[in-house]
Amino acid sequence: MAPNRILCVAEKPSIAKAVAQHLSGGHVNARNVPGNQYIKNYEFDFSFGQPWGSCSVTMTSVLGHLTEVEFPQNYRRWNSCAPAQLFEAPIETTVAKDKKPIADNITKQARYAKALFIWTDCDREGEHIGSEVRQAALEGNSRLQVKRARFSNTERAHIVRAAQNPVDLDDRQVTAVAARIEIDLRLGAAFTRYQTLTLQGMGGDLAEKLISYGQNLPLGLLWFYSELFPGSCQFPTLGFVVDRYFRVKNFIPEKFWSIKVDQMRDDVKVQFSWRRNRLFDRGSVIVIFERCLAARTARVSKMQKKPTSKWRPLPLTTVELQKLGSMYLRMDSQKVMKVAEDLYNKGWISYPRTETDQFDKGIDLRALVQKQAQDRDWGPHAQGLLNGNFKQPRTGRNNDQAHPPIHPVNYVSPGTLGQDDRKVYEFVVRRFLACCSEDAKGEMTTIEIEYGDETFFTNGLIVLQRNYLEVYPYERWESSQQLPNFVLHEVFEPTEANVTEGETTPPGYMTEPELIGLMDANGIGTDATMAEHISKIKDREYVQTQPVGGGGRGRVPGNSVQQFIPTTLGVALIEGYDNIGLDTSLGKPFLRKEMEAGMREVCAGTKSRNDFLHETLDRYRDAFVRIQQQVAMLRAVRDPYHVIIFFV
DNA sequence: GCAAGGTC
Repeated sequence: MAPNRILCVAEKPSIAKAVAQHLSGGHVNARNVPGNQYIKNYEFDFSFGQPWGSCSVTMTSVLGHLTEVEFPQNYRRWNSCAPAQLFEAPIETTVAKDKKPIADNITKQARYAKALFIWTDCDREGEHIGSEVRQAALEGNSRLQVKRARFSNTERAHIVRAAQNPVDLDDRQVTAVAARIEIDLRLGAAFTRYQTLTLQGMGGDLAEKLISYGQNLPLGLLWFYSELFPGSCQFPTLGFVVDRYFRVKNFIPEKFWSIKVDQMRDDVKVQFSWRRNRLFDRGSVIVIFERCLAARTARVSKMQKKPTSKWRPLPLTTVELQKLGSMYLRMDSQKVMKVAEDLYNKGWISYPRTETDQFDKGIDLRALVQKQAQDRDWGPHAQGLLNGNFKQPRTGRNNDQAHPPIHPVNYVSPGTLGQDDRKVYEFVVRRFLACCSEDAKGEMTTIEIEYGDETFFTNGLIVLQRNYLEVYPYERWESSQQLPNFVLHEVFEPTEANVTEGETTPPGYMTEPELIGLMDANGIGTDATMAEHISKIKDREYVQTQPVGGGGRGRVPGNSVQQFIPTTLGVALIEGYDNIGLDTSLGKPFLRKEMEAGMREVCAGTKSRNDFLHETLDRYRDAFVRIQQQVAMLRAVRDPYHVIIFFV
């Protein structure tokens, strides 16, 4: 009987199970926890490093955050206080009702333990969840020693090392997240209540005007709409869509001119493009063109053949999965994530929420490839990798230190899966096999000619080895027409030369993959929540979606990309706040970005939690006050119509 | 009735 008891708590059941398997070597008892069907207690023996030595271990988990924040009872009714008071009102942190059995289990298990080992994800939110676990455990046993395991994947040796080299919980990260939670609650409640209540107080007969103004939202719904204000993540998301909408709408086409030179040779029409591409002044182009004609002959100034390649993709992250899913799989990002989580829960693919685009050295990629060799479609390619074509995947720049890139962990016959599951599983598998394949190889021929004072060029591509493209049909790389032979310094008289005329075209409306890219680049939401924000601005009818007409960029035949067009409501929301001259507009991503930067400073210890909290709240309070003043002014001049327009 | 972040 091991003398010391140690309690281990992970962030989610899947990690608890995996860690328990590794540490126990398979000799483990699983017990149900009353009150929650997902949580299990795993019991086994393990020898930790000094001073604990051989221990009897209980490994359990939470389900994400244990606690929630709320205003006290007397602030919860929407009319109980002025919304601005919510910037200062007290807040209470309690264990969420549905998490009570989980917290109780930890409290109980801690009672006879010497130490608590926290196994939450190694990110900021994970650190905060760890602090919630610590709180629950200390309630059962105040003398408990608290440690934290640092791990970035569930590979066996890595887990064992993490168990034997625990560190302390990082309280800076804990407080940074606590501040974030508080800020989100105060802002969300204050703005939502204020805007909704103001509208409700405007009286009924404005209803008709609104509809006549062309709202596409039924007014009855609007009055009772409780979620009118888009939050600090939804708002910038909507802002991107509206911004693009206006760039399309206000686009003024501009004429441009260019010169094309053609040469017929060996029955092939070779088209040379102008190095200067195009000019927006017709007169200049004509003058240059005439100089070319006057020269009569062109001379081959460069003749180059060089190997070229198309790189295999990077290991798959959540953001990429969502982008590519909405491009190739006819699913919106939220659906893709739902399906991916389902596949993960069934054990077919790895954890689908990850920012990591590099595989750990310890992971046995060949074994994972081997599992796919039995498939009818991609099996032969997998077998080819095992027979010598295997390449170590490229190393991306991101590592969240918690999860590996998304990859298949087990083989499942696609025929046994539902349609959506099959599409996502196939994509994950093909992407993984593509990562482990050689780059596609080709040969690029460039011919450059001097004609008058101008340079023209043409390119020809021959694809020699498709390599990864054989298993990854989502990308295209095709040979162009074969170029006839030209000789360096050769002089010839072009068959034809023309001035061409064109017009600049507007950008397309925002597509889902573009939107995800922008959110990611601007730090709006996290990999796990981006799809939710997008879905929310659709549900609340701030935007509508429609398939991209014609051949949109990055389009694969048979698949359709959705584009986002803001509704009148969506445009008005962004414009309303923009128009009153908020320089750091809520619709622009700056504020959320600053918040992100502030959190990083708190984690680095260069800013205190209090400074961060109050600076952020002050900034938003300032915006809040200006909005209130604007509305008051409109009301003072008896202009309820514009108050409504302002908001709606 | 409010937010965003975890996870099932």
